[in-house]
Amino acid sequence: MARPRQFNETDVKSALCDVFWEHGYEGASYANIMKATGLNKGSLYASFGDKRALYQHAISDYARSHLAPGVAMLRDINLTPKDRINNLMTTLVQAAQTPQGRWGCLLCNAAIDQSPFDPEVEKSVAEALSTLRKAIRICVKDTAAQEKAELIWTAYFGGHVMVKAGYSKTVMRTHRAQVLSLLDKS
Amino acid sequence: MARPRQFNETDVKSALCDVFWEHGYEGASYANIMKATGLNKGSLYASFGDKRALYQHAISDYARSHLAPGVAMLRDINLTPKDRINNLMTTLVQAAQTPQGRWGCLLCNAAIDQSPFDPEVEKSVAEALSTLRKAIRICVKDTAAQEKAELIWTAYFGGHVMVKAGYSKTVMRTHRAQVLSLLDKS
DNA sequence: GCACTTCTTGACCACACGTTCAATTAACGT
DNA sequence: ACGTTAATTGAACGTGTGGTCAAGAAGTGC
Repeated sequence: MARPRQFNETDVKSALCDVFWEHGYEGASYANIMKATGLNKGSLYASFGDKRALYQHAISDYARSHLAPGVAMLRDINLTPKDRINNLMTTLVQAAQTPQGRWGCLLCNAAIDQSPFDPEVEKSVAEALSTLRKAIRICVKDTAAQEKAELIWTAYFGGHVMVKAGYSKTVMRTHRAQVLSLLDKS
Repeated sequence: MARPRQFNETDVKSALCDVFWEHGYEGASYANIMKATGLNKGSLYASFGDKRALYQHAISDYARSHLAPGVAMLRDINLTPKDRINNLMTTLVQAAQTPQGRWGCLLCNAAIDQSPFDPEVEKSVAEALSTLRKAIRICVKDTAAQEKAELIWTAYFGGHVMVKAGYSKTVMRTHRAQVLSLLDKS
């Protein structure tokens, strides 16, 4: 063996995720990336590959650190489906008008700015979006909203667009309330 | 007077709109812009200003050429509210998996990639989004969905995210059906 | 201590970016 | 026909980009 790596791969991936999440693919320069990760270009290329590869790592890290918990939230059998959806939508309310909240959702951002141009990103994003879609479907099964799972799904990502556009917590609360009302018998 | 302009301002703005719509703000280079407009840099600067100004023109042209017709669609008193919403959602179905459809919605794209960084874009986008929001609200007033206008609104933009992510017409048809079901008495 | 292997560094590259500007062209009023 | 004024051109500029690479540093096994 020879010299071991001096960085923690998990930490670096997490930092990568943050940079691309905040700035987008093209908006994130190597200056940003080097500062966030603490590594310089050579190490990044040697360890992970080119910028597109870094972006893929960022997406998969986001799936692990943010999507997976969201899905777990939707599967929490200790809560009613309505409470689970409420938790999901509440993340949007909390994100509204906060600096980090305005980073939006990395998957949503990637869908907009990279999916049409990069088949690999398209695939990763579509898989991640479908994971959430499925989780919502399962969650609302056997509820009044079972026929509207698709709607909840798109409303969630639509909500991220609104948050990025700068809408207030108030608007997002109304939005949440309307999503939740789908789960009421009427 | 002196030498008059040799281009049609409306055509140029329309071309600008298309370039930024397809490529995004950062993705649109002057090479793209010059080719699309037929003007070269000097003329663009002299007539419209810098790149950010070009982008603003693109947004306002999009509002005129795409948002306004959509709003008009929602106000067509010859149709039932449900038919009007159907028309709106059908644009998403038609856009799915077509090249131009995958440009998405310029406002949605701008919200994601520029709103957090450019207050002027943020303002223009928020105004445009609010225009559509209001139009939906008025359209569904006096219907079973009047309490869910916000949901229809976010579902529409969420749908654009799905289209950009590459989802099929089939998915978008289901999405449309679920939005429309909000307008049924139940 | 030495040889070997890997990781790390930072200077370097070619290129594309947004922007500027002096020179040229073309229409108008007289 | 000419002078004035504005539009147009395209070369040039400085900067920042993603990407490369040879040299040095730092571990491991003998």
